[in-house]
Amino acid sequence: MPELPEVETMRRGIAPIVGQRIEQIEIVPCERRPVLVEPGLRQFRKRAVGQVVAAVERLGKRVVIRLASDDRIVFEPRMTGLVLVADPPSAEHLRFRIDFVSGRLRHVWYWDRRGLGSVRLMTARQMAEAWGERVGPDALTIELAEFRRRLERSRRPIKVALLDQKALAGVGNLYASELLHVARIHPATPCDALEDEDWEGIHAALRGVLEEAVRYEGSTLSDGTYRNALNQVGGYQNHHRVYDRAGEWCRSCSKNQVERVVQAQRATFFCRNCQPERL
DNA sequence: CATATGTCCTGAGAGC
DNA sequence: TGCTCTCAGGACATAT
Repeated sequence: MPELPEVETMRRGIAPIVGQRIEQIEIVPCERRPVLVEPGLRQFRKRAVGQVVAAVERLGKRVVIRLASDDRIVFEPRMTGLVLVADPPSAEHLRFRIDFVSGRLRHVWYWDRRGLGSVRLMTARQMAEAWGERVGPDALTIELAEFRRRLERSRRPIKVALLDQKALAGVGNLYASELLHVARIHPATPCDALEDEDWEGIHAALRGVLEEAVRYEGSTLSDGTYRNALNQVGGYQNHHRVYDRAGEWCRSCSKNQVERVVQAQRATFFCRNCQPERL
């Protein structure tokens, strides 16, 4: 599902629209219950058509197209949303389209099979009101001291705490398991039981795994949903150490089979040999 | 305040 | 074979 590496890949894929002018906005009629688009089409067009794209940014797991005015077009893919410049995987779940006057890329599409995502036109102020308090520092750039400060007093298991976007923005269920395996930390370890070298290791693994996954353009899981902006599958699923590998031999030690447990209603994968439980 | 749980949604895959 | 059921996990509302 789109986590930081997947959303960053989408962001990079549509980045060439910077400098291009929006010609038209379309909300694509869809048989399904429509995804959230705010404001309505009339207002959306009034504020966005004719505007030039100033930048393409990312806020946690959201893609943000910043316009020369104060407005931003914010895509929140949630589970199955894709931001594309190529034709989408199917016409069926197309939701939204931006047309450009000229330039290398003629369109940006928003496609969303399950429709839990959204497309919103927001001012900087609206974004700050919506997410200023809810979205923490970006997981790719957060420094060790800040990372630790934001998590170390929690009594929650480290795997669960890593998913808290208020503490740290961008980590989702897949990469939380992956990075704890690299750091050799048992996912159930309470944050407040972790020591200096643990925090250093987790922080290093956080950055290392996310950067590696960005280089591979994210993970396309067995359902095949995730695609980059060109509708191509990612490559990082071939490098997963534990995620979705329950029962398979650990790639790191070859001594144990990967285990699957449930934490906070989410699947967690780990190797008991590489990530021993603390007593 | 911190933490836990239920909800939205579709389609793949399991099981009968 | 075709039906029904469960599950996947983003963010957020509500409950404890």
